[in-house]
Amino acid sequence: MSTSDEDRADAWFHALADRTRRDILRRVLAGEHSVTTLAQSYDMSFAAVQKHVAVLERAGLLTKRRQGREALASGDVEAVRSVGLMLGELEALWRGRIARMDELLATPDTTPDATPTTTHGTD
Amino acid sequence: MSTSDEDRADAWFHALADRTRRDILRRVLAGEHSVTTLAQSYDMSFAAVQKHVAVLERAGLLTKRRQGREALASGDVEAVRSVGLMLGELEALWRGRIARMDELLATPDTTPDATPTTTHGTD
DNA sequence: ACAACGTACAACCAACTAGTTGTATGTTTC
DNA sequence: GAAACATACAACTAGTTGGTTGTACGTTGT
Repeated sequence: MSTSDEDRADAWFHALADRTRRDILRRVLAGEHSVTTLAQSYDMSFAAVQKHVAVLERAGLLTKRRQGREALASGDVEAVRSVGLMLGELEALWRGRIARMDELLATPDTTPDATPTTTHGTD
Repeated sequence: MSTSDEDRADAWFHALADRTRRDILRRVLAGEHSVTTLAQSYDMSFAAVQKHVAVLERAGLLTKRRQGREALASGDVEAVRSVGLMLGELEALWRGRIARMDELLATPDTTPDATPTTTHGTD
């Protein structure tokens, strides 16, 4: 079972929880950029940006290819989709709750056990 | 606008970057739970779980209503959708890149202007 | 009234994070 | 070969996080 889905999700959301990293991800999704090119866009040291890129890479949200002395970073849209999918699963759980509520309301005589007068009805 | 979208996104993704919090969110999306009920599901102190719930609440992913001495927590599916929407915007950026590549390939002699490297705003 | 329950919060601690500077390594260019 | 460039990583610091225990306060049940 390797590293669980939860481990990957930890890495995904942690990587996305920083606005600089989100901005980097936007740029590299829109097109390939070298690390120095990216670094020039932010008011911090090159090393700091390089670390952000490394976090995104470790999370699988970005890939790098080497071209000469440059490292060209590219966003991985499949990973982004996977994150979106996980959010979708959360929504499905919520829909399950609604479905259960509907079911409860739709079957007035199939009530499991009689809980006569609900004692919490006073607005 | 004091709290920017980026601030909210920071809170969202940070809240989601912990597996205990994601699990709590799953439970409260599927149905209301008191904090003690939630706490009994995890191998940690009540206070720890209470803090996780507070983080989710501050991020707007969960709401609490008071019923007597209990605090009943409920997941906010709209917030979850907002997070998903943000992921969708990232995907749109990626599609923009593809569209640009298509355009480039489709117009071999209509080379626009010489903008070899995408010039970003030099902040 | 009082004991038990459910919640909230403060204080503390170990681990981690986001930034820094400095150094090392490979790659162009002259 | 030497200088300039692009990257990678180590070491350090300040602030944050995830956990703990302890305390305080409102609510419920006897």
